[in-house]
Amino acid sequence: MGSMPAVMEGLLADLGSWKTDHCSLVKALEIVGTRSTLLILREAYYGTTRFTGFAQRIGITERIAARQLRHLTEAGLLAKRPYRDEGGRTRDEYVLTDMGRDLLPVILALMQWGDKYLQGEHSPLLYVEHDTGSPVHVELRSDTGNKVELENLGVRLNPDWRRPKPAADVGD
Amino acid sequence: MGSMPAVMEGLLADLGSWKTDHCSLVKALEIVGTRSTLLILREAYYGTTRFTGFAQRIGITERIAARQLRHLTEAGLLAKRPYRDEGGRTRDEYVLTDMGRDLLPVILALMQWGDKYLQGEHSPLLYVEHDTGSPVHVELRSDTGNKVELENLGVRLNPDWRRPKPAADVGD
DNA sequence: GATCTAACTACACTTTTGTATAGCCAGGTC
DNA sequence: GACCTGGCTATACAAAAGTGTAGTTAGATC
Repeated sequence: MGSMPAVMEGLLADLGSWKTDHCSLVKALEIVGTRSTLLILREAYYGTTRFTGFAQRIGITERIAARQLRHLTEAGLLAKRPYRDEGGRTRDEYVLTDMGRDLLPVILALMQWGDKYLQGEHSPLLYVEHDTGSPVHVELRSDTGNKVELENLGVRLNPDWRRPKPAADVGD
Repeated sequence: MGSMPAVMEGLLADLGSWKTDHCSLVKALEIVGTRSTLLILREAYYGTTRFTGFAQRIGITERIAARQLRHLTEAGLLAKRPYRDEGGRTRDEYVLTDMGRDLLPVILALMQWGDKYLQGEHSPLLYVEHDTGSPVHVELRSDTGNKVELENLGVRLNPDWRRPKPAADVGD
């Protein structure tokens, strides 16, 4: 039932003694912390590239599609690329950058969690290694090759970490 | 630059021909689609269990803490467990269920993405296999043991999938 | 130069998430 | 039985995120 948390090493063990400033999760959520941004990424993984495609397939208004596509583009997850359909003018479509691609584990982990807990017996889609057809899953592994469970996940301070210099106090 | 999307197999290849009803990602986001819910999970992984701990460490108001802790408890990710400090009354604290634990890859994947793209040279925390001290990362692997990249990720219809019967039309 | 089209903006609004301050309440101890 | 404490609610707002309908725009073709 009540499972063990991660192993908080060293000074981190006393949760009352440190703050979560500079948390990477907080920074990540500033960019992809909403429903619509994550669904746009899903669509990009599926191969959607065009404004109307995103809005229609996700089922969001064009206003939101425009706002979030701009947001993700400015943040560097998507890039605009010109295209030209025969008989049409040149326009821009949206393609994943490496930064956007690298969120795939997040989306797939959410999907598989949903598959497991929020669908009935079977889920609508399967994710496989295309080559072999063998099922794909998201895993936590260490460099030694072991799978890592929460109880054996250590969290420690990075000795190389340097606190970014605070923006110089403007005004006396 | 413009990277290839996943391999959409069979009927899925034509994005215009199908809808994303029943999408597991959508269902997952209905539960953990906000900043505060994901931060509460982070804290639960770190070992926070008490109301005040969640609110203070995350830096959210007690109102939001109460709302989202109730939400996650009702959804089954957290469970209330009575505790008793010496000299205090019995109260309830919040502990992870298996359902909550199983979101660890999502949170860790977001953190590592943030570490890579949103921190400077070094990130504040390290995630390691506690046993060995060896770094941990989130990976996509198939049952054959291979790492899977987006270009080799196949998405296909699940042949066992049955569309849930629509809620019987109440009122003609 | 009128027309078509996909990208995108404008306006008016609702819902959800969130802040800030203050106060309630149950069941322990003193 | 007064008091303390941590979980939790009340009231009043602010700020995002999101809806729905309609209109604008740029550069192709006809």
